[in-house]
Amino acid sequence: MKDERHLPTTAYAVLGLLSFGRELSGYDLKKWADNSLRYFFWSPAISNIYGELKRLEQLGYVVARAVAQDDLRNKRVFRITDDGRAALLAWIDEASVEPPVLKDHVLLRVWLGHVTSRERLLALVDDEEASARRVAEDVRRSLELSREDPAFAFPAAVEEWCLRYQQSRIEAFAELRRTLAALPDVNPGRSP
Amino acid sequence: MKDERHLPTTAYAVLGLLSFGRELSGYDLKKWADNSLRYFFWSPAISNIYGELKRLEQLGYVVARAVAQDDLRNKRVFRITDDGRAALLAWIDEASVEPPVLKDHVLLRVWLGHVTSRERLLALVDDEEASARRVAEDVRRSLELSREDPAFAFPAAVEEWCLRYQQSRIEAFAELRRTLAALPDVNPGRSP
DNA sequence: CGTTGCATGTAAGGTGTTACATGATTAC
DNA sequence: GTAATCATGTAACACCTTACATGCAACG
Repeated sequence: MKDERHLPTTAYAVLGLLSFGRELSGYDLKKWADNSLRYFFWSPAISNIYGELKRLEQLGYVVARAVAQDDLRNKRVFRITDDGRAALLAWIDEASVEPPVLKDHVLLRVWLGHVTSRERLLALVDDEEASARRVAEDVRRSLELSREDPAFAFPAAVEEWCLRYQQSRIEAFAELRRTLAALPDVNPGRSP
Repeated sequence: MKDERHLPTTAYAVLGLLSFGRELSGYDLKKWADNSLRYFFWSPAISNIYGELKRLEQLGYVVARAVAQDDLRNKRVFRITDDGRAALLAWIDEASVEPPVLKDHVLLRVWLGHVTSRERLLALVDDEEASARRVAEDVRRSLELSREDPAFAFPAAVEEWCLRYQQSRIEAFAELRRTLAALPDVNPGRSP
């Protein structure tokens, strides 16, 4: 129980997943992050999760319990402690909130549109729009599950936000496509 | 002119800024990134830019020219080479495109809403909405400048996307606020 | 006379990724 | 039988940030 104070956000994300009260393994946490945090924040690598769990355990923020599957397999499930809950609350209530980050690799390429062909740009934008549609579908499914359990009212509220967000992405990319199609092709046939 | 092949995205971002043909210093690049890339991608730290410029110079993708300001100050401006332009084109046309990332620290806290008070959540959401309004204003100003020069048609198209994006954020946060206000306060008065 | 802007760069350190090592179970 | 899923963890490495070092010019 050291007084560390500067944990990486990943640590709080893991602690947050455990704050719903369930006992979860590192593997469970990764799967859940992939189906929730990923849509509005970020899903850490599995090795990163194991690393943070180790640190949280040393700090006394989580406790592990060995689950005997059979002889050789060692599975451990983690539970948040009162100290962990207090640390999470302090982070939510007191830590300064970093600005949101959007990192879109397609937009970076479009921004550099003068370097390549219109054909390539349109293909990139089309792919991104299609991918946004798929993500929207995934979020919709998550949202339906969250709505079933009142314990997930806050995740559901965020998933509604995510759904809206993906829908506005779809529209924005459709509009961008029209804009690009109207622009002259600076480097025709440059792409493969 | 080694055959490196796996440059970090930051290197291509810097190369991209130089692909508009102007001779720019590291300092110039940082300022420009802050006013453009930041809104849809990311603005690297100034030290990072100098590091990438060094690498790009070794690869022969950019060339430097010393600008004698006065005796002691040493300023260098960089220009993209044909090799650099080819490398940038290859990256845009051939490299696989990573999925877009949204990292929103307010949404992470709202997702964990059961841990804190409604008061705190509403304050966070209000701040984020206000900040989105400010960013939208900044983007609007950039867009007006880009529209003046036909060489910036692609940046302008992306800035239009960014403006739309910020507007949809504003609406989505307003809607999230209404949802949260309707939810029961799980931990009243827990926040300072 | 202090802060901001201009201007460049190095060094140390944190954060996170991929690759590796290991092995059982289940589904096709 | 081979791929995917379950399951844990370490090690090496990439990437990027902050802090530091240095100094002039202009504004208030």
